[in-house]
Amino acid sequence: MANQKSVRSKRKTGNKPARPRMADVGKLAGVSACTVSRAFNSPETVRPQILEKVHKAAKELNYSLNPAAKALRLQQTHIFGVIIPTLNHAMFAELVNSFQSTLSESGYAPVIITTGFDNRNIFDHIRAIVERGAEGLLMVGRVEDPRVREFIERSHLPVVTTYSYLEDESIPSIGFDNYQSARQSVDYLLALGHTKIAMIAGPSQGNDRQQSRIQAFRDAREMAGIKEEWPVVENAYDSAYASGANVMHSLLVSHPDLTAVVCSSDTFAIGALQEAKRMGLRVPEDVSIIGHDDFELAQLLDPALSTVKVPAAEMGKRCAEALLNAKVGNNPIVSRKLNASLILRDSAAPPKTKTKAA
Amino acid sequence: MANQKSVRSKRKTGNKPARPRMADVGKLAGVSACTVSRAFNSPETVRPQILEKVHKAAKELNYSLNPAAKALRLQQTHIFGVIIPTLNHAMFAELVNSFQSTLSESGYAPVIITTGFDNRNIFDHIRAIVERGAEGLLMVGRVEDPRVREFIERSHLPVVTTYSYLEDESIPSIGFDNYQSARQSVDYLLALGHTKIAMIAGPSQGNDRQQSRIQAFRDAREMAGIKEEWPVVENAYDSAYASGANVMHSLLVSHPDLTAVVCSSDTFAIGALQEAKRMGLRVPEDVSIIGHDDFELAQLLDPALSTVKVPAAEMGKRCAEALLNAKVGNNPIVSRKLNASLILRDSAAPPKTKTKAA
DNA sequence: TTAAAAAGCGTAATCGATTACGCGAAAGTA
DNA sequence: TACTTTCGCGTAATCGATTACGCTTTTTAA
Repeated sequence: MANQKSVRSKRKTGNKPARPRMADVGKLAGVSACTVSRAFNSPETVRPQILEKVHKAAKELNYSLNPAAKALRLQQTHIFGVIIPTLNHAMFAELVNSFQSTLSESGYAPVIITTGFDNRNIFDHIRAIVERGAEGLLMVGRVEDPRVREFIERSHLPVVTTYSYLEDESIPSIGFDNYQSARQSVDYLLALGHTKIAMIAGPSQGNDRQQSRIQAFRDAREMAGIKEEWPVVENAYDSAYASGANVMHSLLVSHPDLTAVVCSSDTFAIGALQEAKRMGLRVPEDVSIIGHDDFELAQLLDPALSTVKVPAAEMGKRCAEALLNAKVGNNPIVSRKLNASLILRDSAAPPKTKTKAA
Repeated sequence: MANQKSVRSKRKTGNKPARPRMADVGKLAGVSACTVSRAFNSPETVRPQILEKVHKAAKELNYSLNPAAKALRLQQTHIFGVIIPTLNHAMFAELVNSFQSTLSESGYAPVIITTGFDNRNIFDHIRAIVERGAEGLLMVGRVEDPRVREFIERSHLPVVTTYSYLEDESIPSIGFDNYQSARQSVDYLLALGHTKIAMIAGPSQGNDRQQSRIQAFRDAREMAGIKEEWPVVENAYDSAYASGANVMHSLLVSHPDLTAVVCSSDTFAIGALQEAKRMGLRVPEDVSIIGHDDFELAQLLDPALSTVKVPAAEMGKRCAEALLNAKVGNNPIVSRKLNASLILRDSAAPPKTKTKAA
């Protein structure tokens, strides 16, 4: 007891004023710390008269709960971890925004770490976020690192990956089929009569989404019986509008017979579209362009961009719900395939029959 | 001791396997919990032989630190709170992205809460985020709620507001002068000879950024000696491209003599630009448009958009640094005025001299 | 009025990691 | 060999909130 007291006095002699604890509130209100706790957590078990005293004392001391102590005792932080490539892309920003909103309705909040599309340190990121108290995890795409799989398995934390729907994975995923989403676009162009198509993709290294889309692009060509390879250009997402434009420029110069371009993101598509117009080409008469993501802007462009609508907000919401259900209801997270469908607008049309015209 | 043991056994008989603690790692390695702690935090004080045993045991048990216990003992969470209108807007997403990146270099991470531009519950948001362990706070714009001011003052937490630079505030701010940024645009249009200008703004209710810009717009008119009011249309940021287009349409219909439009965001400006073109008007010959924010897309538009470049990434970075410095170096946060300058491109030009032409 | 039941509150143990203090062993000195 | 210093490790207190348990007081029942 004497020891306790000396420690207290030490607290007060420090340069910074010690944050008040429940015991301090209690002392001021003439009750024990335990009663203060009850006053906040189960006020119906405390006499109204005392309740009032406690509240008054708490206000006077500007008391606020010590989150660490509560978390330690209750083993809960009400935090989920989010590991995501970037927030600097409308798609991911919308996803996280929706994830956060849904979480907050249940008193949870996300802690966010961005990888910059570089998954090499993902294991460290996960450790860092778990050691920060995350009760569950949201990640993007397929996770290759075996250490991560083992860590997740042994930690018994609810984890969900999003963006890609991966049915063969041990980690549940809530997303769409990236192979199909790209395949739709290419098949549509093939059906329109295009035989010479290019693809502007993101970096595929360690990125299952891009890999799937590129694979879909190549498969579509093969299944259409077209021998000649189609160009695939991978480039980074930084300044994606500009690089979309740059790539489009090079493509049109190096492959003058190109009649269509499939883009892995609307950022690329918008850049490509501007560049095509700048070069005096008409879209879709001279070249067709199909995007991916369905940015809000897509429908306002001239011509309006045909693109694949990706359920960004829905993914964020469903992932949040899944994690929440895993926590409160102890329900296992089940994978879920969401829809991503091609929106036909005005940027794709049948190719000019150049051979006949020439 | 017996009590302790029974509790342990209880842990193991529970349905969920108990997370291992340092004591468990120690038991397996044949040392005490204290030595395990040292093995991680000051390995030079532990014999290499024991160090190895501890690491092996930790790996075998898949041990990871209990963040709450550590936070309680050390009084630190390595978390900063972010309270921001939305992530669904490129400007804020970029700001947060940069904030997060900078933080992560020092082992910190942000917990994010979005307000949806509604500051009425900001006090509750702050409490929630502080009770989640935030060691500091980043907020956007001026905070009106007196409860918030008092809470911040008494909590002794480092807090910084961003986006707006507010020199008369008790809470330090790192941002730009929203009055000036808007004023630049309007003055520029006035200098070009425009006398009939409209403004498309965001909701100004409880939003000092919009209020400042609208004020600048009105002041500029008055100081130019123009009697007639200029229209100001406030509208929400949701589907901002489309609403920019809608508002532009109404404006052009209701005010056919309009020669220029100042927008409070590039989202509005881009929508407005598209709509103007769709209505058969030439930009800037028939109508000038100036945006705000300088989205990457702005320079790719046709015509390239003249707009105010806002230092989003810089704000995020500097706020992170300021909070970090306040934590580790105990340096007070000082307000800082950043630059936001008008970028002249091709969407604004002198008005057609209608009177003479007519 | 007396006994039983219920309500209100306090004591003390607990969550898990950290660290001041101290003990014993090893290394160094005379 | 005997003594001092250094090193390595364990014991126990600590951070602050929660809660099982039990004691006291009030209410209800008889």
